[in-house]
Amino acid sequence: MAEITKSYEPGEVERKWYAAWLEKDAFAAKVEPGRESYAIVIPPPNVTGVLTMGHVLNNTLQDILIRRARLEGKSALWIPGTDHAGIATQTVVERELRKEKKTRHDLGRDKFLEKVWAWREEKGGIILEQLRRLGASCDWSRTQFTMDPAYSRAVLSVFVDLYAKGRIYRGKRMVNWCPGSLTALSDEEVDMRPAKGFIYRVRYERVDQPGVFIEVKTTRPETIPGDVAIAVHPDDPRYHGWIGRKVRRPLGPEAEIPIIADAAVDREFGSGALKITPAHDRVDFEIGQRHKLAPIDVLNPDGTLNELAGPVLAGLERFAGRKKAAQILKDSGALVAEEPYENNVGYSERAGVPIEPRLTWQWWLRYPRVDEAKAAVSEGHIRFFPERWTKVYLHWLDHIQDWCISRQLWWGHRIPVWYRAGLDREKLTEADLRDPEKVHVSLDGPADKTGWVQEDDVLDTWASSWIWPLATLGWPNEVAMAKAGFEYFYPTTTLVTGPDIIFFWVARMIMAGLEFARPGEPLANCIPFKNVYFTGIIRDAQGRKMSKSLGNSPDPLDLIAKYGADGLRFGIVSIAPQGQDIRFQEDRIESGKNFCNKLWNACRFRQMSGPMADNSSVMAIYDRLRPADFDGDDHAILDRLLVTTREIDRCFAEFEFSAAVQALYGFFWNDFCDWYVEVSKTKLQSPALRDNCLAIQDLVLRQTLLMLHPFIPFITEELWRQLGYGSEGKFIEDARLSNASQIASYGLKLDEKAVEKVRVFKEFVFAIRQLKASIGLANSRDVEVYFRHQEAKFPVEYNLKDLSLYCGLAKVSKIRGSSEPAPEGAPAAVTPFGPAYLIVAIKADTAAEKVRLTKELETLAKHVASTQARLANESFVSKAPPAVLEGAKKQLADLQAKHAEVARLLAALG
RNA sequence: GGACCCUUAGCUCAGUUGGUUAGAGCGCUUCCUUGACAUGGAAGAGGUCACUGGUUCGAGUCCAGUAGGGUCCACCA
Repeated sequence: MAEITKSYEPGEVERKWYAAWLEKDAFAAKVEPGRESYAIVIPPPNVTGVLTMGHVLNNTLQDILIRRARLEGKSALWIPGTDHAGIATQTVVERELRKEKKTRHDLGRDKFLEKVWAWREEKGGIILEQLRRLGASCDWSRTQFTMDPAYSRAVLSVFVDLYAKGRIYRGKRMVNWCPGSLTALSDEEVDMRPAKGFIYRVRYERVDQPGVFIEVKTTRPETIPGDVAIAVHPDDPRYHGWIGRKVRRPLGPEAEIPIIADAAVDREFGSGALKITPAHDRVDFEIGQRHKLAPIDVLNPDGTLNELAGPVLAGLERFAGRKKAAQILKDSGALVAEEPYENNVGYSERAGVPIEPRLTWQWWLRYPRVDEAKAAVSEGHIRFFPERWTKVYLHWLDHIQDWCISRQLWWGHRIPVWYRAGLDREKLTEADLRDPEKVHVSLDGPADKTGWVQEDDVLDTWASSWIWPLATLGWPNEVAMAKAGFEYFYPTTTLVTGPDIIFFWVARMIMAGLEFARPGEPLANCIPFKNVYFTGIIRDAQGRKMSKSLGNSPDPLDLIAKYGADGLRFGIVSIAPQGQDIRFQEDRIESGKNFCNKLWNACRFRQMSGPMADNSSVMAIYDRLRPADFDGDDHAILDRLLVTTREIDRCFAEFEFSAAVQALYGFFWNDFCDWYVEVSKTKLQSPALRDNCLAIQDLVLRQTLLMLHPFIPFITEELWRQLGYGSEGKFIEDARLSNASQIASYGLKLDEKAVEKVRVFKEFVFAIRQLKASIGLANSRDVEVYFRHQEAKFPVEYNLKDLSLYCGLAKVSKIRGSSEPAPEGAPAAVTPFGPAYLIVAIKADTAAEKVRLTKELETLAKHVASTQARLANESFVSKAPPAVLEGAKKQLADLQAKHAEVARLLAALG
């Protein structure tokens, strides 16, 4: 066995073990009937993406769950993969093309797609390599891409199926049009942002009464050429004589438009009159429909104004057009006023430009299984962590709208619909769509494609990723499903994702699962996952979202280089409480690294302390224990190990990862290193005690490494081997983690009294250390302590040599009996064993001593008084539970005793 | 406009069903390189738990409201 080095160097250890894991297929999941399965599908990152801090958190948590499941003896499967990310990827490649002054239309569809695939081959999947650096234990042999042939067939078969069921239809409707990427977007892809601009008060002149005007307020004067009416509320007395009259459109081609009555108009807003522009506003469109008014579309797809806007505006970009329109209105006197105004404007999430409501033909999906999707969560088949997201989820499903699933892109799954050549798609009726002579819908298209033209649009990316848990397990191909272990692994166990895609992805996966997984079976068999853990969003130290444009996101690979993958993992998890956003601070990552070094050195100490014995199994170590020889510290550390194990079990059940990390940190650093390892140092000197002490250390380290392994896999794997817990060809994941009840069942009887004694003993040690520090002698060893031991009350079994060692003293002596006088004028403290006096060479500063003791006395007096007051309160005494009452009485007695002792010490100073 | 979350030490945050004197890490102060670790050890200072009421023997914790910050949803032009 090699000697453990003085400090932990992660780089080489990480490379070595990741290669070893891969070589031995350590992450390959097997179908093992009779054994519990634990499956996670990765939220597939964009194929063009690079690792961000968000990915680090998200994937570390998934890896923790997967590795823990392996240690618990489950067959664990983590499926990795990437998403083709339609708009994002197409935009990236188009940007490259633009450097050559080309557009995708210059290349044509086929050539362009070749280029995207080439890009994907070259740059895609970098992020998966980066996940390996982080230690992710995905089953890489199952890596999938949403545009893989089999996956694509699954996506298209869903379309064909839902079309056949009548859930998919084609319709000309108002959509969110992105003039940047020239495609429709779903409502979920639109961000509402407050925008500062102007609102324009414009007057329209009555045709039959020149000089009489009706005034409207609009933020979009450039759309006035698209106005087809002015609407007022039917009950608005101001306009009773107006309804049915006509006004002149003040901009664009000459036109007289009617004044109509519609209850959708808000009488309180502005003058109570609303201009109706059905082609460019959702509400206007609906009003237009009600009144059978044909829309006038004055915009081109790219957001420039077209000839219907009139010769002056035609060709202008929409915001330039707005300015120009305002100017024209002003010149003609139609503009009454222009006021600064702030309103919410929808922005394309991807392209970052304001969207346009636009009337276009699109494909729509009536969501299946909406009620079941609600029930799956509200009835607890799927549990959300934190639970509060269920409300958000249910609310969205309550108000769900049909999903616009078509995109005017090339990169994606081309919709499997073929039209008979020569058909005018603008005029297709519902009946035409169901006529197989005119429209063909199938996976592979018409047998003879001549005379047929395929739909140009592709599917929304989310219309492929919503079947991720299904298709990654081979669905719908039965051979592939058997091979992937669909029956065994579906439903998957836990999904780890951000709450920002709860609608985009989580809700839709649930509906897809319910519709397709196991038709006819109960909900619980159809859901795609049983738990959903929502992470927080990582923010910078100022609380801002991390983003590329702000440049406030550290590169995780730099952090790995600096602190090690384990340090990064430990650090990020420690600052990620459940359900709260995370404020990133690099010093937390540093303390993750420091923890690894501490762990490393504790194991190093073990190795240096004595010969390694049989560590090959937990029972082998138990056989080395000699419980009869256990002292209080042995009992105490094993007790703490048990308590910590229980706490970690609980944390995993509740998905409280940062609490788990904190519990492990506190146990290992404070209880084990700072106390047990220190007290071990005397035992290790004694041949009679040494082997038992080493066995206890081996037991504690073994359990600790197992509990830590999911969080910090590399270093624990290395130390597992170094300390002989595992042998060549085996990994730590091949071991089984004992939970708290299993440990308890091994038959170790822990002595509660011994544990309590250690607690009291520690209190003594802390009191002496504090006393020394208070006179500036924190580490000086050449001092002595005398204490008057109240043996009747505290029978102490520790020998005086141990006491002096732990307190850092030259010597400790007991004052025998009550007759022996206390050392005069010595600094003194009250300990659980009785008053203790410090004997120092230098003369103590009596005045300072008095101040110190007086302060302590005051504090004690305050606590005594408050406890007395509580006990004097009759309602407390009569109503508080007995345990609380007893506790208070004991507390009072202790405080009073201590108070009396301190008072005596103070009096002795004169 | 609606829903949800947050406000605890200088900073970032824990605090499970109400119950002794409210915790951790970092930072800060003092002391210490003794054979695991200075990526370390010992000790310490630092908090009217945002505010106002209420329930209760007892409130950081439960209830109502107020203020500030944040997120999501929503067709007011």
